[in-house]
Amino acid sequence: MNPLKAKFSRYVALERQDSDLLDGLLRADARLVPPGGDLIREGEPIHFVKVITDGWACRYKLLADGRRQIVAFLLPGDMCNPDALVVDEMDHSIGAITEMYCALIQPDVFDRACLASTRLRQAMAFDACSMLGMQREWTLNVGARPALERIAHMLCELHYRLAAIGLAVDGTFATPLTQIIMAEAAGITSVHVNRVVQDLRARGLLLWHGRSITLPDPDALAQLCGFSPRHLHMPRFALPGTQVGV
Amino acid sequence: MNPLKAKFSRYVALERQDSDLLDGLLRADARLVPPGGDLIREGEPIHFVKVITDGWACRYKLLADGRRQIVAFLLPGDMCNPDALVVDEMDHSIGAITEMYCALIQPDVFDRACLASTRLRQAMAFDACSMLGMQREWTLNVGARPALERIAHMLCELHYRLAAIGLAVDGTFATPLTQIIMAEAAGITSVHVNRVVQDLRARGLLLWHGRSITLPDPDALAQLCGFSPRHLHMPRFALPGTQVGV
DNA sequence: CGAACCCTTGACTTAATTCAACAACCGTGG
DNA sequence: CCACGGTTGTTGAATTAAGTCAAGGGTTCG
Repeated sequence: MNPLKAKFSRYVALERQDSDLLDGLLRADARLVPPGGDLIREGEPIHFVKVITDGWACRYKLLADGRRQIVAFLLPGDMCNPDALVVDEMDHSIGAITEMYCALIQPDVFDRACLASTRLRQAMAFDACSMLGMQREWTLNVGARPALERIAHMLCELHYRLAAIGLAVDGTFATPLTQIIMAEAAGITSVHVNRVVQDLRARGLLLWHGRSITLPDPDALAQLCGFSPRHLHMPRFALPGTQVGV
Repeated sequence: MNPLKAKFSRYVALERQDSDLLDGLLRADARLVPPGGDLIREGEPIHFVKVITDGWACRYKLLADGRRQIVAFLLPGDMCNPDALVVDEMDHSIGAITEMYCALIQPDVFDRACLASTRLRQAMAFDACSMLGMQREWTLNVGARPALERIAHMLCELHYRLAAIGLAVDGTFATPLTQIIMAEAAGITSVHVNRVVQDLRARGLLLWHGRSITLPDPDALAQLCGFSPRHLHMPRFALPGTQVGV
């Protein structure tokens, strides 16, 4: 299923015409990026709205000493540059974690499609709120939570987002994440991520071998780190088996 | 001067009619909030778009143990809920740092004003990018930079934003910040903020007594922490006497 | 002039980093 | 099929940035 439609249907009730519009958008040129490659780099001009149709990517920034901080994960259905019409150049980079497929859409075409439907416009607005909300929550996460809760929170959020687009079932999802990538995202070292992961395993809250992650008790994990899906602004989606916390 | 106009004029070239529209918006109901009070709290429904006309506020979230993390500062000309039309309830709180004045605008009135002018719509889009860019940079800041650079970066950003609306001149600006507030924003303790502030003073990069902050050498401070104004997306504003970094 | 705040300082503790080594895993090519 | 090199995961010991606790000194404001 078209992952953009899957996500948007969590914001608003899509009708036939909206569905057709979204399908039309994703029939645009596609692009393939190898793992580790960049979809776009800081400072570059923006030519397209890119919609991820398959694969995981991340927004990141490089520091003077070469370290990088990942500031967001991009999953299927996420857009790289919904603001392509106004922004001249990227203030951050977007890197492919897996091999990536994305649709390249002309900014003006994208804009016209959004304006053609009230519901699409609304879904776009929801998505913008969702991105902002996530970014604020991420700021809180790295700013205030200790490592254990920080990793737990990232896992809860990924689980929720993946479940919303049908890529997580019964607390299990496929993932290309490594402990190194988690470290860059959480702002701690990979050595420490390793110790935290083992702690979570010992508590029976995490199964993570290779490319598969299972959260045996999502509620308990959410409780541990104070995760609530509120900041994701998906009024039409409640994670099965998970409390929609306070 | 209308601070909303001041900021928007950094994004696009406003024309007479845009100016009139913005003035009209700010003639709406005003509200006064005492220092330490909340403009709105997490979980509450959103009734108005609020534009800050005077005073400083902050977006924050509370943790289970009572600590709070400030995730953004709001200055005159900033909007509390530009997304009032779609979002049902707040995913964070907004607290007044100083005594605050803000204009209360009906969401639909606000929306109509924006749609009435291409340039206003563009300025709103720029502002949204600016907020997102700041939030990403803040995530990077608390996630990856050591305390000294972290505080330095916050000072650089505040200086730039205040200069953009005419509230900072020659590296000096009035501020209601305390070291405690800085600590909540930077995700470190106030004791440590104090040590960092003294370090910056010793390096000749910061004068901060009471309600006034001076950055004697903004370029050097920006260099120290790798600050660049790119993420603020103000194409029509370069800080006088400061390099517009890489 | 007293009472909140806020700033400052020192001694001690702790969470997380660093460094280093090694084990497990992966895809690739011989 | 196995050998290989590179990446990722794991562990331990030493180090460090930042936190905690506690006390005292300044400001500001009613």
